[in-house]
Amino acid sequence: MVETGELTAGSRLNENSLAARLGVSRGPIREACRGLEQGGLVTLIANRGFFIRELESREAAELYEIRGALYALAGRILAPKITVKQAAELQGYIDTMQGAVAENNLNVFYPTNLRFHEAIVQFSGNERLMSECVSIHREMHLFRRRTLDIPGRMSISNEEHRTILKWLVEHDADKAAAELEHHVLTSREVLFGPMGAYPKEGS
Amino acid sequence: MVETGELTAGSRLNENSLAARLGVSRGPIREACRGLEQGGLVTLIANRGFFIRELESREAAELYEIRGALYALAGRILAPKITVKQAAELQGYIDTMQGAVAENNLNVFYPTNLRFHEAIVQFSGNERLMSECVSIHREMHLFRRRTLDIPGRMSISNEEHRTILKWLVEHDADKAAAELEHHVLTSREVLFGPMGAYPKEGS
DNA sequence: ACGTTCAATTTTGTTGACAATATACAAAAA
DNA sequence: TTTTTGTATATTGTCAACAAAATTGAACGT
Repeated sequence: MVETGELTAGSRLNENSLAARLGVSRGPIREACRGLEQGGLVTLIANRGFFIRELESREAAELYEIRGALYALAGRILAPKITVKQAAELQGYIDTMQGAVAENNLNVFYPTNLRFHEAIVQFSGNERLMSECVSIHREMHLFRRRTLDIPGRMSISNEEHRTILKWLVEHDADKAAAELEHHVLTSREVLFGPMGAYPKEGS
Repeated sequence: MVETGELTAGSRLNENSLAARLGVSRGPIREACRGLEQGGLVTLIANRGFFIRELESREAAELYEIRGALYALAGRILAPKITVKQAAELQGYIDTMQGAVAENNLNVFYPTNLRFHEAIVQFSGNERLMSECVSIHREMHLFRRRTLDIPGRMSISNEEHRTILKWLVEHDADKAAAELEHHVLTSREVLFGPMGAYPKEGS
């Protein structure tokens, strides 16, 4: 519901409504919310209930840094062992995105871009890394302002994808990792400024 | 309870016992367990209950890699902005550990080592990174075999600490990050073999 | 001695009820 | 008109009870 935008950040979760809506009682609802709480999607305020979490600029900036490090790790692991088939799949995504750039179609670019990065993490074989990345991606949905809709970003972004794939197929782990980290952190800097500097709320 | 060893990996959590023991009913117990489940400390098997999670070799190996990347990130962020006071604190930990090495005292070395790494993450200022690291450390408790008790490891480990601090005070982010990653991954390799290779259960 | 079957017991999953707390709203006072 | 106060309502936090599933253990047969 958070991903579909049905539940907007900051809104309260009414346990009774949700229970009625899903046809169960409040117990399972609360259990599920406790899970989401640990996953960072909701926060619990005592005697007031569960609220869809609001991701402040500071926290979003922190998540970007972490995501960059994790993607870099994925690239570092994958580079020495990437197969031609895997490389071909990644190339396919790049081609799709190139088409999206041509017609300025963000609705194609965005999910393909996600899939591209997800594939790298998946190919790394580190399953925990994979679940960590999707968890972070979920949490990112709670941050309103997105990147990539800045003019020209799509094109630059896909150039970087090409570079990433190049280093991967050349089995250069360090270069691939560095480029992946750079790739993610570029978006971060466009939004928040240099690494290690965390914006106060409102910037 | 997991950290104190009171609850051992693989054991089942009896909701009734826990409820009676903590003086509450089963509802809050189940909610707490749903939180721990998302945190990776327990797993739920349908109609059989919550079990303290067993961390297989494969998953431990994966966690080492992730932890390495996160510590490296912390070092990368901290290097450009480390203060003399922070450096002095880190040096203090290194000195303490040196004493522990001299008398072969793992009970001093281990917590100080933990504090050393925690401090670097804390000084980075990325709060989410901090909570992620303690979460991973918690989960590591579920893996039986530890490192560092291998003869000579403590001494080598503290040498690496010195190198890490050196690069930090010289504000060399790349070198500090690389050394931190190497530092964590060394332990990983001693236990599991090269990066990207994930052991089957039993190895 | 070993495995199987079946009833008794335990334990989980879910529910509805109740007390404590917070929210909303109207009336009274400044 | 604005602020405050008091009351009614709604919501959370917790509990005890019940149904469904799994576990246990004894009786039984091979």
